[in-house]
Amino acid sequence: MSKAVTLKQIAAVVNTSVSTVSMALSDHPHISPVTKAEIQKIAKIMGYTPNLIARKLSSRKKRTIGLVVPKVAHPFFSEAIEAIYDEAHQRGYDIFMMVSGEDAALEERHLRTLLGLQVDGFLISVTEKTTDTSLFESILAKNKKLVFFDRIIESLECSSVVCDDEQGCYNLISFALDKGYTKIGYIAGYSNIYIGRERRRGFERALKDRNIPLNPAWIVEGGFDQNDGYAGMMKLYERGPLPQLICTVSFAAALGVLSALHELGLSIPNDIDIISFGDSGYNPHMKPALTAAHLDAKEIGRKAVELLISQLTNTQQAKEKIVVPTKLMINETGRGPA
Amino acid sequence: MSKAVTLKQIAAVVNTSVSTVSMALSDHPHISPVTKAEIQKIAKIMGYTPNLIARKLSSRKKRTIGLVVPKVAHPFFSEAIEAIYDEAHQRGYDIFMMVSGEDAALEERHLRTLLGLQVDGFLISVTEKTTDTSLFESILAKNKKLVFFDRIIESLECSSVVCDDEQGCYNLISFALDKGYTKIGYIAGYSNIYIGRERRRGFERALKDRNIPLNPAWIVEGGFDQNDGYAGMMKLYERGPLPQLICTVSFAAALGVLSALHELGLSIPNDIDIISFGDSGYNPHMKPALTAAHLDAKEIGRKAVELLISQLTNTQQAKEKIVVPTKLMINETGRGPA
DNA sequence: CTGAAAGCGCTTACAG
DNA sequence: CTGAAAGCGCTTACAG
Repeated sequence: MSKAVTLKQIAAVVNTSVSTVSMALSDHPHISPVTKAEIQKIAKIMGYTPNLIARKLSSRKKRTIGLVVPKVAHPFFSEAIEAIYDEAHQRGYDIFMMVSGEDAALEERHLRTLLGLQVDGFLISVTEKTTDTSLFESILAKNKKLVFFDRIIESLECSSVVCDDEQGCYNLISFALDKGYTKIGYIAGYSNIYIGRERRRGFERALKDRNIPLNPAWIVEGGFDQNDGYAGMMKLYERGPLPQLICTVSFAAALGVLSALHELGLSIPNDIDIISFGDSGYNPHMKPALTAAHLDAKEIGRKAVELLISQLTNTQQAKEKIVVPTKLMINETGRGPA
Repeated sequence: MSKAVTLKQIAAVVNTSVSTVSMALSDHPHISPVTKAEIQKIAKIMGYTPNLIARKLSSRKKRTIGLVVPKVAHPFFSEAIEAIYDEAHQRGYDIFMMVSGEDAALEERHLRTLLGLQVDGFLISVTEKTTDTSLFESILAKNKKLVFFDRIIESLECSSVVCDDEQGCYNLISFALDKGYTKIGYIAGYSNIYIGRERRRGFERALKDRNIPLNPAWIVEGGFDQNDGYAGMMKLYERGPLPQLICTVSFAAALGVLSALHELGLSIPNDIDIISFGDSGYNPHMKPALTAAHLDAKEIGRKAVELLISQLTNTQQAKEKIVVPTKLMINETGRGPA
């Protein structure tokens, strides 16, 4: 294991001091161009790689953001993560990402690790089960910046970036209502988490605006995943008379519903129709392509980075909430009862 | 900004030394249970979070793996990344991930950053354009461990995890040949990168084994992405008489081909049929669901972590190549000419 | 069982 | 323009 070359070694070769080498390599104005050039040349020849760990320890600024997400292999998160990495890199920040796997205890451990890694700020999308906000509060108390995105916690005194969950779902349902549907079911996520609660509110408001009574039997709570969608659809089926159309709280849930419908031998749109909050690049190729509210994951990710960095650089900063509008994508479904 | 609690502060409160506090918190056997208990209690009360940067600098072991991938929002990589994080965490390692965005220069910078961050080893899937292997060689020369996965570089003296690209593609094409197809086109990636080269070799071998002549006009090189698939299909169309079936080098490319076919007004399987190397969870819901070679991204990710960690812990270790077999998923396409 | 000291590799005032 | 020194917050032999 050939040990890494250090400033000390370079100093020995060039016959100067560690501090001079350090300053020369960071292009500090106090060093003469000649010395600078020589040191930089030698450093290159020796294959010097700065020890970033040591640098982070001794210097104040880290330019590092901690990112905590519940999952990666997911239409929304994979895109948001990619955009976050890209945007942060453009702005000269590194990202330390941790994956909680929808496990609140693990999320907490990751947060502590990131804290220990001395990140300047955090970008967070919480797990489905996160209820204890005390760690977030204590991070805030340490004056570290937190920006939540998508899965936010409203009660906290920090900024966030979301899509227009309530309005977007309202628009989606309104589209179906305009097309003549009156019996609409809803596969909800969990209402204890922000996006679940807001989207459901949008669904309910759309019905209310048209004086269509809510049928509780047509609403199933239970998660945002494919299996949750599957289970939800099965539950709906068991409960008896089905609605004409089902709206799902997420694209993943919609996939689960599609599988369930296939298994039940129900066809779209004759037996039942379906629309979804959220979609993916695969949607246009699907059977059927779903009418859906499209979330701009990349934009949400980018805005989150932008917001966090602005809070990091500008000292004074109020709680801010950025809402990225969803876009109604009209595809093959939700186009009205036969 | 309430400064973070340090060992020094705890030592002051408990009236002992920094070294004792350090040892007590890491449960070192040299410290008496009584002292240990008290220190741990006080540390908790004071809200101590160890400075991992300082710890990494002073201790030899980091238990950190650098991960470099070309992208995140991608059916293979998003799954592989998730599995890598999970497996590494299970084994007590942290992951520092960087995203190269298919940019070889950026990939190199990320590698240097990771090196500076003192990671123990690297997990890498190179960009489409990576040709210069000198940095990898110099990393190897520093006796750092490297494990490549999926997009590997064969010439390097290090271990790798791949799927059976050649055999898998051979099997996929053989399936179509068995079904009676004789005119088969191929949307290839780039042959300068491992997976592109191997998959193409499998395609060619399958034809050769049946004495079916290769028609160069039916092979298009140009990348692994959706737009590459689209462009490839368009090129094929311009070239004149189409093959009966097209095989794509990736699922993303298949999506591009589907878009192109739609635009060209060609229907599947009447006008042309399609099969794909690689699929995704969305495939079963697609129109049509593609017959495809399924790569086990999670397994590849897990094996890569396992292999790297074994190289990190066992000193002596030879170059090893793990091949995770693909699985032929027979769906609606590739089932034979009408 | 506990503590003083050196050291990890850097940066950053401060002298000169 | 250059260098000696202190310090970042920890760990780890080494004394005692």
